[in-house]
Amino acid sequence: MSIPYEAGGRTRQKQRTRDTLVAAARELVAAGVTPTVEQAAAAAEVSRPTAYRYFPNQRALLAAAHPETAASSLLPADPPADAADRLAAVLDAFTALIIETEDQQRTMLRLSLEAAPAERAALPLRQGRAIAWIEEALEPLRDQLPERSVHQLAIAIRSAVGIEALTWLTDVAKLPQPEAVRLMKWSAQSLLHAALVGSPPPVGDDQSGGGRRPRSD
Amino acid sequence: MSIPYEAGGRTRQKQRTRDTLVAAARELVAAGVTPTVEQAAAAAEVSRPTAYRYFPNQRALLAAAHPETAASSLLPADPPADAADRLAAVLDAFTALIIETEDQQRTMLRLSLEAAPAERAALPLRQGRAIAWIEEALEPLRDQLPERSVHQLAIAIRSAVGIEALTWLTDVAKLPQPEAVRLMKWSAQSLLHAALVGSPPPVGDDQSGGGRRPRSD
DNA sequence: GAGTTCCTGAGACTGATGTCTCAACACGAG
DNA sequence: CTCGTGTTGAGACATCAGTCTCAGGAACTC
Repeated sequence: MSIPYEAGGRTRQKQRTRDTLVAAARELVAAGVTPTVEQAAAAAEVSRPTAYRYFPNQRALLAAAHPETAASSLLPADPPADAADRLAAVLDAFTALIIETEDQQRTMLRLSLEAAPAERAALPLRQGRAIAWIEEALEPLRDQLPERSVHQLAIAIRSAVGIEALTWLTDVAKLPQPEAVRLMKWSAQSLLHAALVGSPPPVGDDQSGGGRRPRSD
Repeated sequence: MSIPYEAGGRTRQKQRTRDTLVAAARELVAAGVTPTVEQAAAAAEVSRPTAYRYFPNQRALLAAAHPETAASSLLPADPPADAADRLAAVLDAFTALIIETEDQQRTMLRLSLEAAPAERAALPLRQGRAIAWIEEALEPLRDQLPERSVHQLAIAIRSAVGIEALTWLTDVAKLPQPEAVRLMKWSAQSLLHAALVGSPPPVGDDQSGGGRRPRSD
């Protein structure tokens, strides 16, 4: 009997090592570099093989090291009642957040693309907190649109204002960053507008291929 | 005098080697793998250092190896006159193209993110042909909107329907691919709709931060 | 044909990733 | 205190990226 080292026994050591490792990597990431496993291990005063004992590869370590944004809401203290105004407020905060951490966001995006499909699901990468933030902004729509449509709209909006869109707008379309941000915000508001006065976004159950053209006549 | 080996002389050999290398890499890429420089060199029956003589790194080789879509237009032979219908036709072709070559598109996206900012400009990656295709679909708008707005709208639409958006919609938002495509098309049509009945997309000269909310009242 | 120039292959080298074995050490259980 | 288990470090290894040197061969010029 006497299951040894369980919960509070020896395992505390493991947790400590892991935390040290993540903290060290996090510091390096925050400093703007993409640390080598060896660098992260050295910074944590741990050997390289040990680092690999905790993380199967560099991707996993960097993923664990990336800064969390724990904010549960991006709305101001006294949020407006109008959906468009709420969305504007959330997008101001969200785009500011993206831009502040653009390098890290790009790294996360790159890591998620490097991972094989199977691994992709396992990585805690790309958590999609933004959807909840946007849905909260769209709260007032719940009595005009079915919940599924609101959710779908939030997804559509997020896909238009994320780091992926920003990357494309600046790198490929060569827009200066402020202009790219302005365009993303315009897109987001346009989607909201279209969902209200045109056709709502297609939801999963809808097999009709709907949304080919928002009803505008 | 007598500039030796110029244009048709010895340089033909260089061109041939380079072409062989690209062709070999292209075949491997088409087969779904991301070839090692060594693999590509071997497939081209060329030594590894020679491969590096033609391409500074693996990224550059893979970039050169990626399939070109040379189509100058995605409109059908007898294009409709209505902008929304034209856009729908172009998007059908465009999304089909993206999905057919999704693996390659993801690789290209990853490569462009791996490249340092300086290198990013040099890579022939991410050529942005889609903007021209979409602008062609939007041709009928030219007598309703200024050219700059049409261009900006095409950019906004492209940023909503590309591989970046598809990746996020499927990987993070967990939409099944067909649904993701449907949502992207809805977004695109919604942007067009909003540009016509709401406010046009903000253009570079516009310093007012316009587009915060499409005029909807 | 002789000489020059260009292209290429062979091979070694550094640094990074990821894996493995083996020995040392710390800690808890008896 | 002693034994066993769990955690760690040292070091070796294979693979790949990217760089470099050096020697050989092909083709053009005269």
